[in-house]
Amino acid sequence: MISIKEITKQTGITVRTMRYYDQINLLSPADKTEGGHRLYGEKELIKLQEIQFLKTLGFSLQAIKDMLENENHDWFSGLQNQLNYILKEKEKLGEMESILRGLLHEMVLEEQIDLLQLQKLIQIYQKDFHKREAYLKQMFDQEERKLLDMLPNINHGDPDTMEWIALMAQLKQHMLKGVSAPEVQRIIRRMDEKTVEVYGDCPEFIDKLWEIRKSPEKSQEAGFYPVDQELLEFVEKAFVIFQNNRKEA
Amino acid sequence: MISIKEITKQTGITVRTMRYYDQINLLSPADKTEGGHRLYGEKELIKLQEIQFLKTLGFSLQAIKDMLENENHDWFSGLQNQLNYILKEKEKLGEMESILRGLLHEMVLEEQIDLLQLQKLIQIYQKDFHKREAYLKQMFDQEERKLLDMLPNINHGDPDTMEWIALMAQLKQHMLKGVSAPEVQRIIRRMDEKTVEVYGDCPEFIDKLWEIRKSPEKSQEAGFYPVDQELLEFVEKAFVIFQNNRKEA
DNA sequence: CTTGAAAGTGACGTTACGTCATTTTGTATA
DNA sequence: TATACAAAATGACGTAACGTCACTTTCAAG
Repeated sequence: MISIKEITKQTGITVRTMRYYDQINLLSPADKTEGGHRLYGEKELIKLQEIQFLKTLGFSLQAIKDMLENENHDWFSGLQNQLNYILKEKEKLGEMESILRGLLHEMVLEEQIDLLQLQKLIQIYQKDFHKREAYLKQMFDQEERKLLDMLPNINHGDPDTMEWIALMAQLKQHMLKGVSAPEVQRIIRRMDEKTVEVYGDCPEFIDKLWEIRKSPEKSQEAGFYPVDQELLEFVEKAFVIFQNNRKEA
Repeated sequence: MISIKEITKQTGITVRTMRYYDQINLLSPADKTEGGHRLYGEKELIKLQEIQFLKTLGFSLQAIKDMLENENHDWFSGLQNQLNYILKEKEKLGEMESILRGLLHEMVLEEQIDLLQLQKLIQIYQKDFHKREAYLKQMFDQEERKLLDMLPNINHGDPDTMEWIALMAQLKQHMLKGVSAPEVQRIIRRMDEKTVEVYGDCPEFIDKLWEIRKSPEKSQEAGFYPVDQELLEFVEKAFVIFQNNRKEA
């Protein structure tokens, strides 16, 4: 049994934090002295480490509490959701960064910067925002959602899906080399193999998938890994080459 | 002069927000009716737009207030500071993302995840980087270290790493079918291709890597992601078969 | 038994509003 | 003009994860 002071020494966590964790029933002391001083054991230290670790992943204390309390918590989904959340936040920051850089660049060109200048710049940037917003809102449709819901849990991180994504991303890297490059054709061959292995007896499903893939909006709705049009066309062309080569052989 | 309702209609900003801005003296109404209802003019609308815009850059309301109040505010420095701040935040999120990806990748390999598993993973991640660096330095020379950097690091979401993990995980699924099963051999062939693509003409390096991989202790010291022994042996055997088949062909 | 350090318990502050509950004002209609 | 109903106002509490007083009690050494 160690005192609260020992905890702060060993972990760097403040006394206040320990008391707070006790207060919200996230981590209670193993025991207390007669006078009410908190005493912690080895188990608590370990739990504290876990809490700290999960905090570095950006989870809220409430979420951490739920995770550690639920004996059969779905860690995979939990982490995936968190990853998605983090990615969204990163995207937001990315936009901020982009606008800030734009402003700073323009300010280098304009020599004098005051409120009036800024107002002009704001006008420009706000226009873009409104356009984007309008564009996105226009793309909503009820019927399309049903189709997407019928798809299996393709974004659930199973190895097959993962490889698909990995292969696509690799193709993107090799795009400059052209559809006939050996690396490209090897990847395409692997894709073909996987298509047969996984979806062999259900070609309609593949068609459906491909249709959604070809629509960026639908892909995004479905939570697919975003693939740009250029890449999709590249894949289609490379597949044609691949099939021709196979026929000749 | 327009009412608060008009403001919400035109800008989408809530009544509560307008009252709050009034309360903190960020944006006060131009006038009030006898009964105390807020009335805004064109100037206020513009200021409100500015506020909204600066908010999208991540500034706090207090900061925005200071900026708009100070007649000769140093916009350039202000924006630059904000950019730095944003970049730091992005970096933090990037680390979270990296760790999350690492965990998720490992979870694709392990099928069951519970608190005990997580504790093990936490142990690995909490290990300090210095130990790893030191260990790796002593094992590999300079040139090899360059290659080592290309080694699939489980934290990086790059396509090559993803495919490695996906292939490993798929192998695990197919283990029961034996080392000669066509699915297995196709995966092995793909692994071989990738090995050659990435590490090309340096087979000794691959041997050394493989040696570390086969020793759980060494792997852990090097900070590699954990792969169970059974799977590693399976891969080795399957590779032997693969190479024999190739010789015969 | 004293004494100073360490620990305890409230309580308030932080951000940018959301969400009641209650009261007052504005306005359209009978 | 009285009334009804919408809209606006005010005030208060809640949010997350503690930091920071202020004040009291307990612990351990001398």
